[in-house]
Amino acid sequence: MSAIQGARERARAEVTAAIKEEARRQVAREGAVKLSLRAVARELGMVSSALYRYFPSRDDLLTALIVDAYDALGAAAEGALATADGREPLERWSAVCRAVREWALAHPHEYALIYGSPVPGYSAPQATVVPASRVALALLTVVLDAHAAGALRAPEGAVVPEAVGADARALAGTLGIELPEAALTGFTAAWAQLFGLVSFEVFGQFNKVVEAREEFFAHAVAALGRATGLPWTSQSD
Amino acid sequence: MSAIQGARERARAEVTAAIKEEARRQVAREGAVKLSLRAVARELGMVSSALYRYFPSRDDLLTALIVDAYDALGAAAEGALATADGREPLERWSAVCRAVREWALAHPHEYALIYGSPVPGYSAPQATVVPASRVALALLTVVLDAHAAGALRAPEGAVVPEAVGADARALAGTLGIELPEAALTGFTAAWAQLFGLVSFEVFGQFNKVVEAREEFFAHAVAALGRATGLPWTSQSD
DNA sequence: GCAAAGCAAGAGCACCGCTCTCGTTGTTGG
DNA sequence: CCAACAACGAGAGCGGTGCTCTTGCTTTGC
Repeated sequence: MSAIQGARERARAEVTAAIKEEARRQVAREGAVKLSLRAVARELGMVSSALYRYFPSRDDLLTALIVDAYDALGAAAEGALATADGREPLERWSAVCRAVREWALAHPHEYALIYGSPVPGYSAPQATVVPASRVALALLTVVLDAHAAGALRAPEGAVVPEAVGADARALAGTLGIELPEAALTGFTAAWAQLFGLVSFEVFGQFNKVVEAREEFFAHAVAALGRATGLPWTSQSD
Repeated sequence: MSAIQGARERARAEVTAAIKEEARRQVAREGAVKLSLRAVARELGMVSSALYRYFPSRDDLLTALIVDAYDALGAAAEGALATADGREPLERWSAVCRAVREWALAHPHEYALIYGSPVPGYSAPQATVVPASRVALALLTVVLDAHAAGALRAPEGAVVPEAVGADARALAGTLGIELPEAALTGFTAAWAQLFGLVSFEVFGQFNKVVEAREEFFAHAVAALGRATGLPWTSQSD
């Protein structure tokens, strides 16, 4: 990022990073509930009160971890998008979804941190909204590209209610994109539904119900992409 | 249930209920993380150690609340199903979904308790699986009735992968129901996706994205029902 | 070179989950 | 009927938590 000026600032950056790293390790091992400032300080060989020079409270440390988790998941999604560049829309869509699922399964506690119950306050801190949008934007890219190529089918089904269409227009304006109301509305629903599939698997709701998890997910996600209007060849799944 | 024998057992049942009630109040107000045995005991005018005569640990108290929450949500879903009896399949489907959403919005912390990050251990205690299935069974009833009436459309899209179909057959066997593999697979996905929609709204992921929450939900849920194969008239939404 | 700011350390506060002991009280079998 | 027993409430206490405040030391900037 920016050049580090003196030894003090460098030390501060390093200690801050070390705290976050140890905290992330604890969250990954035991979950956010078990994260303890004292344990982090102990592991780092400092006294607990010293840690408050770097994070004003436990919730602030957790918020930093939340931002990092959003960024890591977003990077995974964007990486999958880049790797699937040039392929069919539905394949790109599925690739991003698969990356989300795999990251979630590899980091269940960090996934729970961002898509489980919000643990500090009720409204997410402002700092989290940009990193949080990265997955959605990766998915949206697929839809936008398909639309630009004239390959996006109009979603079947009922007409979009006026208030919902207004939301879609406002959102399109905010993002500076061009997409039919129905398509953007359907995409928003698919975005939320994707995380329903992932959360149910990560949180154990599919126990004794779905065993072939990966195949089920691929199948469901492909259907989700088709419902969003992405074109498909007869064999794609 | 069973007749209460002596004064002691009656007292025990009453104290147990009072503890759960106060604990539920605390969870509803501050969330599961803030639930404190000592605070519950204090509020009930007893000493904290006495509470351990009724619940062996904090996690056991939480588990009891989880079971109650599943039951309350299940009852809401079943109530909606009963109220919508005799109406069109898609209306019944939407009614159950709406009941789930409304319960979740009315009891966000209790919803987070059951569909957010699992807070005690990783695998849900055995006692939770039956109450947890009530919502799914209410939704499934709609699909089964439509199928029995010959009104269920075959889901379009790719063929169901073999392993996924095997899961569907096994599940149909366990439940003692008759439903085509593709339909049951699609239903399972829709079930998870429904909770994606609800969780995103309850957990604040729709902030600054969807404002017309109720209309959006109704629209998305109707599409979900149609994707599952429920028949629809041109005007239903 | 010195004042100001940043920092680590320690003591301490109020709270937590949980355990153990000790009288008391309701239950029950002889 | 009453003695043995089991369940119970109260209290003290242990090790842990988040967080604050004070006390010196060190680095920084004028």
